[in-house]
Amino acid sequence: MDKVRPYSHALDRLRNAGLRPTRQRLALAKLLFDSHDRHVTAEILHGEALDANVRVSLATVYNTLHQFNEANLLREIVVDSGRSYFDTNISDHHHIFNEDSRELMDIEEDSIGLTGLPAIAAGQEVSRIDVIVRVKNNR
Amino acid sequence: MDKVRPYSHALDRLRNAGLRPTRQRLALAKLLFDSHDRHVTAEILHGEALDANVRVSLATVYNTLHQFNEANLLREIVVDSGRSYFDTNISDHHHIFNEDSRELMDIEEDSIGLTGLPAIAAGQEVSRIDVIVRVKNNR
DNA sequence: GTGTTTGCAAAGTGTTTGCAATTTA
DNA sequence: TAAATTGCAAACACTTTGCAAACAC
Repeated sequence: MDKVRPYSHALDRLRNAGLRPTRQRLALAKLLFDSHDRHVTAEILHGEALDANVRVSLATVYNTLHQFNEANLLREIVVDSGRSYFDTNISDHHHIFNEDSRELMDIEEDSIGLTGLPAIAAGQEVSRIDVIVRVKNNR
Repeated sequence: MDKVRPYSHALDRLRNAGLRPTRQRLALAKLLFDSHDRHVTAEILHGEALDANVRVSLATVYNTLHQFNEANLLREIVVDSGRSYFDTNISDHHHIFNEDSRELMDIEEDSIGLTGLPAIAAGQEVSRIDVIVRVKNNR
């Protein structure tokens, strides 16, 4: 089995993305990528960083999330007007969103099939198709 | 037999929804429901009201949109983090969203088919499934 | 050293709220 | 008249920005 090297993993990701591996970016990358299929908001990630004794400002968390999104290390998901979610799973897949807990979860890749998609107007192209199964707690 | 009115008037809609037909609500209902498949933000609707010489505050537009949403006269659509869209088409259907123009359009009802939907956890129920085809302009 | 990144606080955007004044029934 | 609704401005939540100080190379 391959050895897991979390620290250099984060370092490699940043290097490959052309992002300077600063203390803050390394720490956030570690928090994000050391486990799989994470769905965070800026505030959640900032809280986790503080809990891990990483001194980082909320502004830097926002900047970093957007840089990671640009660099295709993350995917921004719009499910909730007023806050942005970032998904560490960048493969093609869809989501379940619990409107009560505001928890966002992946749906296993390739499990959903779509038919009857509309023709796209000339001069446009599909950038992404999102399926969001919105659930709520009953009773 | 004059019981079915093919074109629901704004007044009837408000009465059926149990909403007092105030000057503002009537005017907004007219703007919204006199044509079909409209997708508005609060700001757009407010602008249209002002253009039509209807004196109404932005706060009232927000309140009214939410009341209409509660009353099932409208459907709120989340496609853009940071602003809410309201769709006058309340039947089951999906959307195309142009990320450049931020224009939201209906996909004809029943044209999209979905297979392989996930099982829902106990204690939860599906409140809605949204398919959003995100497009951008190519150059 | 030089250019990049950070943190802070301030500003910005979209939305909601408290409350007195107004309107509706 | 009583209750509902409105408009205003202030509050709010989330996000972005300007810029001086700190940092990476």
